[in-house]
Amino acid sequence: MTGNTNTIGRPRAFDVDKALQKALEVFWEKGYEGTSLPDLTEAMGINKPSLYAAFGNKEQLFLKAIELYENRPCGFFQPALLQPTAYLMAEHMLFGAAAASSDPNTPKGCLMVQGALTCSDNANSVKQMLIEKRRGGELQVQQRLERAQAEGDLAADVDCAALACFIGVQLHGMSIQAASGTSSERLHQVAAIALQAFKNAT
Amino acid sequence: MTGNTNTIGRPRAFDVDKALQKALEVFWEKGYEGTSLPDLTEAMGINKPSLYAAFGNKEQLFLKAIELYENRPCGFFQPALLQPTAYLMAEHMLFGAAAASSDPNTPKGCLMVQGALTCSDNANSVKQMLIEKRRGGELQVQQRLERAQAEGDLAADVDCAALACFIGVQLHGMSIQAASGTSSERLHQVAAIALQAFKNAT
DNA sequence: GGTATTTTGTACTGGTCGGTAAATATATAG
DNA sequence: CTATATATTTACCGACCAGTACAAAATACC
Repeated sequence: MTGNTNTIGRPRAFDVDKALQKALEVFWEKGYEGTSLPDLTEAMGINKPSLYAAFGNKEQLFLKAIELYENRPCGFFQPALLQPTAYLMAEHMLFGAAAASSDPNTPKGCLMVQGALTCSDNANSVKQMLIEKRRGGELQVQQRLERAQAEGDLAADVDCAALACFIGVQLHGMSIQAASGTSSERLHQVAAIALQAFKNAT
Repeated sequence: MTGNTNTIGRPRAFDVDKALQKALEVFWEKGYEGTSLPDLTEAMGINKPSLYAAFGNKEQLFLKAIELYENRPCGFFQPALLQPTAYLMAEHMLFGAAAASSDPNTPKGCLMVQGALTCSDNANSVKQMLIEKRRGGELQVQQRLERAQAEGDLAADVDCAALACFIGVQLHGMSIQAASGTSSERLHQVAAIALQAFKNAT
């Protein structure tokens, strides 16, 4: 779908994956509604009909950008869930988020948060999608904690939902701070405080 | 400026303060750019020329809404700073934010965060203003902690800037969670975990 | 009453939004 | 070569954006 597999007809003059990468950066920086089509076409180096032919429309392009975001900049998330203990999971989550939110090579903050935190009525479906993505991530953390509980890695009286929400607060809160210009070092300090809190809460 | 002090001419048919309150709610819900002038005029019960005559323009109206927000929904902030100890300050901050972000009588989340977290180039001044407001709040927390240090209320080796940033992360993170639908009860649980972390970090 | 002053309602402006029609350009297939 | 298929370019579409001109309406002052 994204690759240029056609052998017939005029070939594409741009790299679809590179263009998507550029679109991701713009959406990340300006949000879904703050990004205009000229913003996108300029960054991607293509014109509007090419964009529509390759990606559908603005919303579908955003969905593809989110997908890419989950695999690359937010790529610390799934591996963190696979860590052998709840503590190591929390550690990888917190420090991974601190690093990703303040990565000097990408826009600051988290696309899942700032992509469409608020919006006009037109973009409510996008906003809702991001809400569900965030809640889905938190649920995965909760389920990982519950698994740790079943494995005896975590005390039985720990409230896994509350603890997962606490971790979510750290991830989202750090992304806001990063978007406000907080340094990577400071975020790592905060992650360390939060990790200590996690340890004490278990 | 906001009151109808004129004695001459046709009197205003609406209450400026009530209209501002309505504008605040819309901005809070949809963000600065997500809010259109029809959104505003409909909620405020007035038409555009009345809005412009009373408030200047959209950006100035937003500034007035922010001012109102700081005094009312975000009114827990300054009193928290006045608490006699750093711990009590943190307690009031965390639980005040948990309550305000999930208040059933207002939009969810924090206007300072979701008013313009990302935006188009046109609204960069608004986004920047909110960034500075957030950083200003964090600085006030930091200075309050430094005062506590000077008073012997807080150990000398505590990193006040890091701790203030940690509190900022909680406030902003909880507001994201609230905007995602997290319940007031859950946020209070998280605030309790964070308060414990604050205690252990001091 | 009449006049000055302010607000109101309506209609409009130029500009930008997301999205597309139509023509041209570049490739393969025969 | 011709025919077909796809991509690119340019120009355009209706809708909406923030903001305003203008005239009618409602008050106070005289």
